[in-house]
Amino acid sequence: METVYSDMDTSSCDYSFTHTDDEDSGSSLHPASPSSPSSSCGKPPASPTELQQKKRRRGRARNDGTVHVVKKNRRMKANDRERNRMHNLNDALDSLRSVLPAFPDDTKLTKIETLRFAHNYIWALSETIRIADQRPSKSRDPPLLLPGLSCMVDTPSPSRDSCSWPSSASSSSSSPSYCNSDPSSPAAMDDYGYLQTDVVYSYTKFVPTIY
DNA sequence: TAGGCCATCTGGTCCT
DNA sequence: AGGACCAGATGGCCTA
Repeated sequence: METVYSDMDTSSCDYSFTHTDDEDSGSSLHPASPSSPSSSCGKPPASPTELQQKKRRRGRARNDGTVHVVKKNRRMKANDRERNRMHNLNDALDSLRSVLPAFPDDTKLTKIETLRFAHNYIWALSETIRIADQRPSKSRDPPLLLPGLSCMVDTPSPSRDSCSWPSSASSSSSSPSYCNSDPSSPAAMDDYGYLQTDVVYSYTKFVPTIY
């Protein structure tokens, strides 16, 4: 039975930095080791930033006791790169959130919600353009935006609870093919070019729309 | 308190 | 060889 993570269970003082020190000493399963730098153990962690100091102690700690100093430094550099990579990824996700319709309840979209919402949003925008192109140019009918888009863009105070998609019809003749067959398709359209509630909702936890 | 979400570490794999 | 990418594992935080 593998028990290399037992230090995580016995003390909050563990962490990879602790365990790297342990790697040097070869006593990896002793979280109370005096070499442990964790702040909760009375010693500040050797982390570059305050944020890292706060979040350092998350994650799994592994101890094999055979890692050399060179490997340890390499691992630390790799951890740093990985951290930066994930931060960049999160920054990109924040940028994506910033261009998506916001909600007054100020609830931050989760990562998966952001991606799904963006997927649906792009698709809805595409549909709006397509429908607009199909309309006679002299038409004076106002709603060029899909209901969902008009809500997302124009409605002053939509919320996850108050908004909903119209859910009347069923077919989606105007939808891209992937919308009908691919389970990842963002939404289906009814005969009026409205995004259908149930379909959209199945791909987003909430429904950003009008009505 | 359970479950969801998240940040982080870690080792493996692929690429340059 | 080293960096990027990925998935698994783990603990912390928050909410219903």
